[in-house]
Amino acid sequence: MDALLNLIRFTTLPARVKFCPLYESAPNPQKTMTLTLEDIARIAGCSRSTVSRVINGDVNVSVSTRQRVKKVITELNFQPNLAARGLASGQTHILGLIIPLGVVSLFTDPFYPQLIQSISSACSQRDYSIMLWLATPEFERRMIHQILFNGLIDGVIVASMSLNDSIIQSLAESKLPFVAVGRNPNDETTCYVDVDNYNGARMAIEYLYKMGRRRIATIAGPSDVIVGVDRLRGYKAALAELGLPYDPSLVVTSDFSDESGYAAMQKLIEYKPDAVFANSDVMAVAAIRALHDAGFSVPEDVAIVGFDDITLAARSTPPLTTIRQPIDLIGAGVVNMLIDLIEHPATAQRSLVLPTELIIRSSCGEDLLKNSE
Amino acid sequence: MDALLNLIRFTTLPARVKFCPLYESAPNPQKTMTLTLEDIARIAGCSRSTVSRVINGDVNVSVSTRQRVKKVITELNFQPNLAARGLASGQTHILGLIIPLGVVSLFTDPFYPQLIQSISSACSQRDYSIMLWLATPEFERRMIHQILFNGLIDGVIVASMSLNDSIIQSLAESKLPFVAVGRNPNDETTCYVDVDNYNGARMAIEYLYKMGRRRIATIAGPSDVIVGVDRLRGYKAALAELGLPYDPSLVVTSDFSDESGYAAMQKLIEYKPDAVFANSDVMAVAAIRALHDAGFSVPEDVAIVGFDDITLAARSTPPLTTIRQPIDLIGAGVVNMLIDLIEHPATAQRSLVLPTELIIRSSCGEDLLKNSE
DNA sequence: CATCCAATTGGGAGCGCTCTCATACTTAGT
DNA sequence: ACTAAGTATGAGAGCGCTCCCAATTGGATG
Repeated sequence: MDALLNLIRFTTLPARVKFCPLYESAPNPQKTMTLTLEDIARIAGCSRSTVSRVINGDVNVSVSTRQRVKKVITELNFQPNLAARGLASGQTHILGLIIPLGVVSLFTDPFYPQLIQSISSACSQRDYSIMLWLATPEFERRMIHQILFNGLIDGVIVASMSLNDSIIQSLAESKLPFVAVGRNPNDETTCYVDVDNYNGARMAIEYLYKMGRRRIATIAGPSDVIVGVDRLRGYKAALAELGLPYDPSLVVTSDFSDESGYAAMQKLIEYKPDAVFANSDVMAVAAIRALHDAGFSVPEDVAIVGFDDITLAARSTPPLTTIRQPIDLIGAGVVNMLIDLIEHPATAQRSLVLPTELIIRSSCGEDLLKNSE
Repeated sequence: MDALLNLIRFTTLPARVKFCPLYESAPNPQKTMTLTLEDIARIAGCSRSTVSRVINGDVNVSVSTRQRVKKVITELNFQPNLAARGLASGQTHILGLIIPLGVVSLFTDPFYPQLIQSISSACSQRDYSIMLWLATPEFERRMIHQILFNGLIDGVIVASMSLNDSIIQSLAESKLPFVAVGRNPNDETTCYVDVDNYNGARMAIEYLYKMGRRRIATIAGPSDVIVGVDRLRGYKAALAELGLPYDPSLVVTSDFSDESGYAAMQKLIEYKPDAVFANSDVMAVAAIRALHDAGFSVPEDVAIVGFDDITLAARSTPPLTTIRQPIDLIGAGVVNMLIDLIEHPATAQRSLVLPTELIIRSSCGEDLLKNSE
């Protein structure tokens, strides 16, 4: 029976329409379930327009009326219908979050989950909701269309790793406000929030140098991913500054996964580095495993620095020295930038680069400056 | 106070509207971008109604008209406005996914990210979109209201671990279709998709018995979380079947985190178990670490079985024997059940329990039946 | 040739909201 | 007292869609 009620309410709404003209004066059971502005207006003794003004914070409402209306709204727990609002005003207070599941297997690395969480939390604070699309290649084009043109979304956040992503292109053509997580050097017009990968990498190499290492290798990211490119630039710049030679055999590219980190380290071993800067903590931990399996010890034989500072880093053996990304700030930054872009396009900030931080633990040897748990 | 926050939420939407009246007759940039049914109808030489029929797959359209209209829609890349659709039909094709970030720190365990991914993928296949709410306690009540009463969502998926979740309660009162991930023994009416945790646990214990272990301990989940309860029941049942005594000192509860797994194992060591069944792979790996740190070896001294079969399991040292949860099937199951519930409430299935599978690796000693990489 | 019954199609009302405009009611300035 | 400029409110016209109902068509039938 209950299920039947559900049916009536959610499948065939028009049913209600039939009754309207006939039973207009009779108590309509449908209306008891879903309140409308008109209901509130009737109860508060004013018009729909006035209720709308109160809800939207219009100043031109007398104090007494405002209080009366607010009281009714609170008592009846009224929520304005978002679809109607979106239709009438063109704004839905919904942001799209697109995460292309392309190159990297996203969910083996805790970075993305944490990013999602921080974005979600920032949205809540600004009273927006988020729609999530994990864009698998096969559905990508179709999905993008739906998102861009269905008018349900005020703006989009794209957490794309790869450069020249087709999603970014479509977005750019669409006039829908959007912000990317990670800068795109080929495209100066898109708004972005990024982390200072270049200086993060430099910091890592300088620290390894300070700890006495001279043959510093790196497990780099893919070359079509901007974070990989920037971190490699930082690596090379630091070597140059420190007067160390750049040796291509000490650079192995990878795809951020545990497996590729392990394989990369195996390849590096024959070139006998005394330190390795890995592009992610997941790979750093895999590299430590590879070294152990090959009979080397960390940090005695090889020092390791990771990137990200995921929770795993503090718990590895030995605890991992790493470059921390401020994931919470990325989430907050990207959400705030997008909302500003939607609400005040003229004055909104269009890019933001967040600082990275060196977290010293034990994977590069003991250091009195150690600043972590 | 909470209600006040609600009000604040809807404060300053306006903006765009100010421009409207002035440019009404001038070419309106908004309108050029957004096609409507009427536009398509004009171009295809028919009426709005007919276009609507074509879009919604109504059979009462002649073949020639249908083709003509479809052609125009494709050429102009027309997407019907979802807000208008939602308003007129009462259906938005949007599902809510609520993940309460309560008890457990969700994103240190890859289970939830994988679940999100599988749900997202199942939604795409059924042409639904998802809105994601990570429900932090402080925003929870307010959020729930918005979700339930804003009319933007056709149904809700709740991935709640804890029993007696207030979100489930609100949902139950709301008449909005919803499905829970994980059964709730206190509430027979809610629809759910669950995994056979009871028999999964039994399988684990029986396997340990078969491998010659007799003092089998368990790192259990929290007692207010159904998976913990079910797996503990399975553990006890298996002991009874196998004629092993139940020893409460061999049961330590935990919260699924790495830290609590490590601590639990430390506590268990003094009772000298020769096997441990951990309630999650994350904890199983932590337990192995705790054993190593205490000078024991796995599987020689203590055999370990985990639960989940996350990717980490195959890569641990030694590779972890574990009980696999079919996460993809959970996602697909929960999405399909919810959509069925929305579209055909009378005939929809209301519960689904998926089988678990024993994945034999090396953490319980060598076994000829080993069936994994 | 009139009649009937589909099969198609168009028109209209309405979903619940926002926002302009017109109206009534103030308050102040001269 | 009479206008000028607010302030507070209500009425109305949509937003772009769905769905009902009525109208039109083209056979098939009597």
